[in-house]
Amino acid sequence: MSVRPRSRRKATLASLAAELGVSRTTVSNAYNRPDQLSPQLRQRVLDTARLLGYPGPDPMARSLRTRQAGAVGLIFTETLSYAFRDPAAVAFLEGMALACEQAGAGLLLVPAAPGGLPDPGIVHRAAVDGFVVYSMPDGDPYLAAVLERPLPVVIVDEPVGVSGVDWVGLDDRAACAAIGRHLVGLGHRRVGVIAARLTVNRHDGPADLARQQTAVYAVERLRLAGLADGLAAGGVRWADVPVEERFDNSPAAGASAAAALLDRHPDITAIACTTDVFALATLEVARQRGLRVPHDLAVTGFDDVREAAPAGLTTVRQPMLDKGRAAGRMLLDETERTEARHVQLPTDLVVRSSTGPARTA
Amino acid sequence: MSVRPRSRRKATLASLAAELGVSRTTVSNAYNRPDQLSPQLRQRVLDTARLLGYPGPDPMARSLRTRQAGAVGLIFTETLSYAFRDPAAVAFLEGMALACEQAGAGLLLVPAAPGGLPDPGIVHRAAVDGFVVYSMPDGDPYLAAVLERPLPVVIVDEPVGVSGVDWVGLDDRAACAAIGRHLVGLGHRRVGVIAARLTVNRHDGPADLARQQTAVYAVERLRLAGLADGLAAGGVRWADVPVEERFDNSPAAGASAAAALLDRHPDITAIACTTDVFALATLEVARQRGLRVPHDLAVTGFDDVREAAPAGLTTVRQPMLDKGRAAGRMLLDETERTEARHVQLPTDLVVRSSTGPARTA
DNA sequence: TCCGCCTTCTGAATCCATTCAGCCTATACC
DNA sequence: GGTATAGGCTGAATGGATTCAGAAGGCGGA
Repeated sequence: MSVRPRSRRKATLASLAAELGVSRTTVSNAYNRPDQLSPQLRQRVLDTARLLGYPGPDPMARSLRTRQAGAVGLIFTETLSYAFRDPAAVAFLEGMALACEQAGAGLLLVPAAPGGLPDPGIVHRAAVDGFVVYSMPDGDPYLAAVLERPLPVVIVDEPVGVSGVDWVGLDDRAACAAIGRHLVGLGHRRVGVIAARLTVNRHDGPADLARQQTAVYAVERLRLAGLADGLAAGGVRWADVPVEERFDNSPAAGASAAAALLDRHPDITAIACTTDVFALATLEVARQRGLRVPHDLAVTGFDDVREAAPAGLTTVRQPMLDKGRAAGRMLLDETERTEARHVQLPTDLVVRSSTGPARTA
Repeated sequence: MSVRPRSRRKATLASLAAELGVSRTTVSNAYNRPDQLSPQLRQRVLDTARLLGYPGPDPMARSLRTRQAGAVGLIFTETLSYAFRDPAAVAFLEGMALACEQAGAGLLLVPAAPGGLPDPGIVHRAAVDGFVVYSMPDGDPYLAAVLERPLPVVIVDEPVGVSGVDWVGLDDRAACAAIGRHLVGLGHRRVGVIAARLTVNRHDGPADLARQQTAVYAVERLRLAGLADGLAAGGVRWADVPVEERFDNSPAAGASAAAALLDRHPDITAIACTTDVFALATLEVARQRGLRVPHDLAVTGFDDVREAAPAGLTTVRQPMLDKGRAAGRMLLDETERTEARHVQLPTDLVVRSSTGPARTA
């Protein structure tokens, strides 16, 4: 069983035309505009192509000529492989895939360099008709590279406020304010927070106010600000709220953060997490410690991933699939505009059994 | 806030060279081979490029010239959006992404046409250096289109036995034979089976022997054959085993199949499913009907997805991530070969609490 | 002073297909 | 018979960059 001939192309559109004694235009039309030539001739072209092993017009040459790649690029904060581990990211991908399917466009996942240091060259080398940039920190080099290219761009979630660039995301601040109000409404006054990474460099531990100021992840910044807003409604001073930061949005990281909060602040009655992954891990830690939820500890998340409902997690639902679809459609939408678009998708506070009245200390 | 200029390119490598009074080669070298020109000149080139708004060498032109796309294509049986809903497919994708990251290659997801009828043209238009074909039925038109292109191809799982093409998959037959032996070893003699789609056209219902013969999904064919092998070891005649087929690998479909089996064959003591999704749904149906697992009903799955362990599901573990990585590496591996490669990854029967001794009727 | 080598840079062929404007021949109609 | 029309086909310009073989100039060594 020998390998298929992977030989360099033998025949080209031109050589096929020569062989047939017709013009290149005609051969091209045989593939791209069947109505432009007689069925007989077309058949003869196709037959001869098969005979000569001509695989049809070369995609790269066609792309060069037509200035169309037939694909959109997608760039992540994280390494690609991580993206597939985050349920929220997967749902987003599904939405983007849906939009691409409908448009008949390919979806090119652009990998970040795995080592440490970024290589934005990969962005310059991607043959695409536009980019969707998913949740990047302020000042990211890949994003900078994307913006250098003369292509349409849609930013999802973050960074916010990049001038002249389409954006789709949430009102993260308002959504988290609702969580804060929900908690204080239940009587919680001593609240701990588990936040995802605030900076590009790994930091696992408490994030004081100074550190919060330096956050380059806009979404996380806004979520903390929203929690502050909401808790303030109950007279809670944000400066007194312990925030535990974790670089990885993983169950293990969430568990360690929850443990740290509970150890250092045994009096807290609620933990608000900026992701469901953290919140689910926190529920597990509570269970292991024999804390009853919500009686001893209330827990909230963000995203409303699939596992949230069965776990009874109070959280903020965001339409992740719609987000992907909206981003894809926005990018693929050809209509000319003078103004950058700005789409804010709705969120809902979903109250389940993981929150309830604060225990009276 | 007006949109960024998305204008057609103003400057080209040639115009930049002309502006600078240097050759095109020199400009090209400034980007691709910094060591081939003096640092001062290189800086001057880069500065002028910025000034003229030249975004660097055009990816399509470069691809045409170098005959390299810097990306690999991935094709699914299903529409892309479905792929993200199947946990096994997501794990596979993660593995492929890992391989691509390491090689610095992009990953182009090629969408199948959403409507009904396939459009293999999308395969011919994809600018990639090779294709991974994930689990396709015999005679699939997209696969045929892939094979027409003079590019390396790796087939994952199915179809099997395509001559001269690299392949990575499992010994599905042996893996399922182990399940069959496990069940008969526990004393089960009346077993029902839930199988995934056998043909391209939707069919939801019992699949008799004749129908099983017509299956175009090789993996499903092999899994059924394996179950037959294993059950035969206990004297069970395959012709007597009811097989319930479902087109969609979804919880709802699995539940309806389980219900159908239990209704029509109330005497069965075990249900073997060819996917974990089906098996988990079957467990749920058993619960709803008040059947104790495994006492009243034993259940087995296939894949060992994340949810399998918490559910106590006896299943076959397959290294889904490794499969993706292996496929990616195989495709990206440049070394010349004369023989097509054939990689069979190991599987394990994982016995958990969903199987136990058959009840004595 | 001359030779050889290294560094820096250039010329021109090449990758492969798309597409606009237009030509020719029949057919249709009056 | 004459003219408009449609169908079928062609010529040639064009898209933008890579890369090989080699030229020109500078420098060290004998």
